[in-house]
Amino acid sequence: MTTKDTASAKRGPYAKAKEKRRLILDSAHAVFAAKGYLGGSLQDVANQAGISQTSLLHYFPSKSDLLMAVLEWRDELTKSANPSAGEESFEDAVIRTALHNEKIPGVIELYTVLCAESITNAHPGRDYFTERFERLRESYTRSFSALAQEGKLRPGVDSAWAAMSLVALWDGLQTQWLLAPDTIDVAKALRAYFEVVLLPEA
Amino acid sequence: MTTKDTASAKRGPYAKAKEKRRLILDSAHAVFAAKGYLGGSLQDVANQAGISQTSLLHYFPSKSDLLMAVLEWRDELTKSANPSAGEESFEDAVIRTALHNEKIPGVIELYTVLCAESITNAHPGRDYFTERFERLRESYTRSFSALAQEGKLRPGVDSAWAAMSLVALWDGLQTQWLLAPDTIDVAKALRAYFEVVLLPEA
DNA sequence: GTCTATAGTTCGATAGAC
DNA sequence: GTCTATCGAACTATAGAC
Repeated sequence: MTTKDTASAKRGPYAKAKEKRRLILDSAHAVFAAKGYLGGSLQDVANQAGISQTSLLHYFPSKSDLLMAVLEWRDELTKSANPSAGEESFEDAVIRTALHNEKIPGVIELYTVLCAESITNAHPGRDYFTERFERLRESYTRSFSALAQEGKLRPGVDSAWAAMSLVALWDGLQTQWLLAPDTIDVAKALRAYFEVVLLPEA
Repeated sequence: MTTKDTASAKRGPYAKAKEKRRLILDSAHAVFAAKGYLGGSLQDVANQAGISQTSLLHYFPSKSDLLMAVLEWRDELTKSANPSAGEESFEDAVIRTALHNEKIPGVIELYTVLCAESITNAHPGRDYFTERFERLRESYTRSFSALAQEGKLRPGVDSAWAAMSLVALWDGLQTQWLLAPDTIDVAKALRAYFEVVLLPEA
């Protein structure tokens, strides 16, 4: 800790600014989740945060700066309070994360809308999502390769394909879930995917 | 045919209006695919069509009316010149459609962006996509059920799950393909899905 | 660091001449 | 059916008082 864990420290100027930044990020997260980046305005975010629109621009110089900060903030949101158990399997970690994210209001809406928006011309979030998918595919490919070496992957199933498909399936299920939450069970469907792609434990 | 299939018929007032409507729909298709519904303006569409913005509103009374017409026009686009062979299998029809759509410029961009946008507040395309997913899931479930009755579905695989997952996988793959077209092969990945979910022909 | 005021665009949509 | 002109509103961003 570089700051003292006391009330006086929290009332300091730095802590105050940090809290306000977070308040703005929470507001922007909600607005972009509900209206998208293109559909949401800085005025919407400012209203949600209870500040003026110009005050908002004091903390984030432009709308695209705000977007990038929201995307990073979302990463922290989905990682916090989502601790992986030490001996947890890859499959269980994926299911747990799916269930975890479903409970955070707006997280899946934000991800789905901004991801699709990012393919439009000159969208500031494009690089973020391009790199995110690359990273995710590589990470999951390693996980499936490890499962393959343990003899748990169904013969004939390619690790890179399984990884790419898991990412695609997960995203697609979330989209359908957003439009029909009572019909789609994302976690259950992902479990079924692992049952088809992996060998039975027996 | 209610109109004569002659040059004079094509030059009639009705034909002219129809051609212009289609020109506008093509322009709107391109603009919405590149910028989304929220990001694209009526002026953009009018410029693309070479007419004034007010002239555009003469054919489509509002922006949301234009969107709905574009969505219907996209359905026609993806169906035309995509004839199903009489004895074609379900799997082959899916792969063929995937390859077909990939060749129509902007079709996948439009679908991906508008679909995700449709989950935002009060988006005019929301009902369209909700119903589209319901219809697709039902249709594919019937196809997988038929395969199951022929003994071609891998035991333990549920038809409704396979249908929902196929739709989700397909959509998710298209999103990844849009961001990394050289890395993602949608048709190949879909083929691999069928190989895992269906039993080998042998 | 917060605000009001506003610049400077652009938006969707309307009115009305031709 | 096409256009010019324009309305009223919303937008991002800046200037400057306090």
